Amino acid sequence: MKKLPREFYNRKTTIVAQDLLGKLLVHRVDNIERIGKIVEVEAYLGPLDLAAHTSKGITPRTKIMFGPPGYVYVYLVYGMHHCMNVVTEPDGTGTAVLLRALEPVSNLSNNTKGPGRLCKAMGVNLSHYGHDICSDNFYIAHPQTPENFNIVARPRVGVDYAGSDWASQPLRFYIEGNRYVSKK
DNA sequence: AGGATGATATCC
DNA sequence: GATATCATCCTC
Repeated sequence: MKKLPREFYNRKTTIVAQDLLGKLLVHRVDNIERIGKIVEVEAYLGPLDLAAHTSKGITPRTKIMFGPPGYVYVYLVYGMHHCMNVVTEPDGTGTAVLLRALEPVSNLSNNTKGPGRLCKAMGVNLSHYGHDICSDNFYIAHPQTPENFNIVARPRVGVDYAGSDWASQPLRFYIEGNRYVSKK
């Protein structure tokens, strides 16, 4: 499995987001390797992006997003669902990519469509906050047989509170025609 | 269409 | 320390 190096994440967030499509998210727990292909993501562009959690500045919760790239930002939404992000760009930038949907590849349920179900299927919870995504048990890899696909860009989901300027930006990316994309 | 359910930020 | 607000999902 060819693991993505930390440098992969140390680029423009919109580039990283689109480049993550088709890659494999791997999480090994108790010698069970769960693998899912990333089919849908959203980019969050830092303090200026009113839809990003980092628009509130550095807090205990957003601290990891202001750190170096290649680490996991996990948080709880609506009291019951976890969402998983990967930090991008250099130390101090406050940017990340939200993973919204996977296509099951290995040891996953069929319920990987949507950020909450994605975390549940992969076994991700708050204990993974700050975890290194370049580590041996939790990482993202190149697929062995890459496929060609078209990328669709749409506005992000559930961020109307950010105001029309940011809410309307096409920062949600997904693989065209993939049945595991969470919304049409 | 509405409720669940808890961490977090933002007030007092 | 109280409360309003969620980058959602499930059930009705």
